[in-house]
Amino acid sequence: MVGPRVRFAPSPTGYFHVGSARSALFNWFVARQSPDGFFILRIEDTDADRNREEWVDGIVSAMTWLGLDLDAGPFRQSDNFPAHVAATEALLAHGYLYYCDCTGDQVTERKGENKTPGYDGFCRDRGLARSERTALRFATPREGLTVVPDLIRGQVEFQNALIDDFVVAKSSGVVLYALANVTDDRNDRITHVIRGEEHLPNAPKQMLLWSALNDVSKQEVPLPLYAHLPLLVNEQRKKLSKRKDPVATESYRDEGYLPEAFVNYLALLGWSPRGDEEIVDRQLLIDQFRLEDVSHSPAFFDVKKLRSFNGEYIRRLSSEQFLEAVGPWVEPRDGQWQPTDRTPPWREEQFNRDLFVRVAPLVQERIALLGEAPGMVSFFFLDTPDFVEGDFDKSLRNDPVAQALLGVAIERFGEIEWRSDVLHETTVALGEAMGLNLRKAQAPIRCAVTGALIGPPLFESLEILGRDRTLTRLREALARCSA
RNA sequence: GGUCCCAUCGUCUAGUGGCCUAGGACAAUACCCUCUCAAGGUAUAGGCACGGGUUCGAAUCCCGUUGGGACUGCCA
Repeated sequence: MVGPRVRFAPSPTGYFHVGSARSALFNWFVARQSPDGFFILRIEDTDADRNREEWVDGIVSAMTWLGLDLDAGPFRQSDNFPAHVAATEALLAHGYLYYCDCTGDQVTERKGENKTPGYDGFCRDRGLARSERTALRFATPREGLTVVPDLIRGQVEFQNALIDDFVVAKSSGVVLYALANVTDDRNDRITHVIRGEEHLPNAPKQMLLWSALNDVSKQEVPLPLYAHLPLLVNEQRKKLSKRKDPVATESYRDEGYLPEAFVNYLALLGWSPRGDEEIVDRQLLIDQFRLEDVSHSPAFFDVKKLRSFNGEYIRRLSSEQFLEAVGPWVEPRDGQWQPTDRTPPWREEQFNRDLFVRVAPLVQERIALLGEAPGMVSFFFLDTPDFVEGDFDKSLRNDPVAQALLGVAIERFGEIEWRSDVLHETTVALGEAMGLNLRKAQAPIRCAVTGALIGPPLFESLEILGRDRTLTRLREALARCSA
């Protein structure tokens, strides 16, 4: 018994589409749930227009980030060109293919008059010879039914008569997707073709091609099983668009999503684990995943839920793991992966690792994205905090009582023991003396020291910041009020 | 237009003829906790597109309607 052999076959683009990521993931699940499962990455780069070296690297690194390890590859479809040509020649010799010199305009022109969809088979019996302007078309059977065995949708029927004679090789000789893909899948002995639903209309064509290839090669390679995954859509219920929707997996990584959270969320798009718990580990995903259980309807990629998952995953990290994970955002290092366009707001020499280690736990439970960490701790490292003007006006500039409180705080903070609990008590007392509850009393201090009214717990922060820097900031804030 | 796919809370889904006065998660709302913000806790609101069948019984099966989507390239 041979285990499932699956492949992820993206066409190279400048980024790794989240829909591709999900397809890759579901393929990987199928491969990993059998001891002898086999997962291949094949870059479908036959279209010369979109074929760049770095794009392949992008796909590989995104998959590595997601932890989708390969058993073979990455392979390039273009490397198999000789096999594709051999396939067309064999098919041509056995009458499965014919040359056509119709231009796109001519095909369109004849469309109205014909009941056949797409190309009308005009050249099928013209006996054209090869030339630099003839494409090769597949002579689709005029009758019969092709039934796609789809693990998700069941038996999907297509009338052969309604499938047009599609182009298999361009006049330039380049073999197109439909055939190249089938040729490679046969060579790789692929058992399950798992891909997006947009490929469902291709399936009958490819099955026809597969059978034809079996015939001409006298080699009976078993047809694969298909699984067409529901599309990922936007709030308009349209297929995720690269122009309007945030679809680049890399940008999610840059924002600080954890790969485990991303994988967990992706798995839930069109599928769900047993029971009421949605946050589950990778092994459980692998163990429980079944193509047969994948839903049939399109799924909206909900960044809000993804974000919530990510926050949960961040909170579940140990302190050490968290420190390791936020590293790239707070302390980027050469030779290590760094998020693009996300350098910390402080200069490298201003960063203090020991200090960060102390505040990290306070940050860990407050952020949903690793990329939010720098903004939350920048006041520790900047000489002057980055003031949110609205907060400053509200809590200090327009509030004489608050300014008075700051004045008293400067005195008292100079003489007490520098510990968060003492700072806490002192602030309570300070506030009481002026008729303010702690909620009110801490606000001006917080804003003076951190620059904003929201942030990590104040008294722990002050303890970590230190007495000198705290007092300096309180004085500067007071001065700033009259500036 | 043609072919094909799809249809449970706003969103992702559980549900495969009786366990459903439809469960969970995210989002929302309220309250509790609280030095801000989060986190956490509790609670509330919110759905089987519609119409016919089949059946003792339908969210679940069948048909139709409506609605949405994909494909329709010498792209993949």
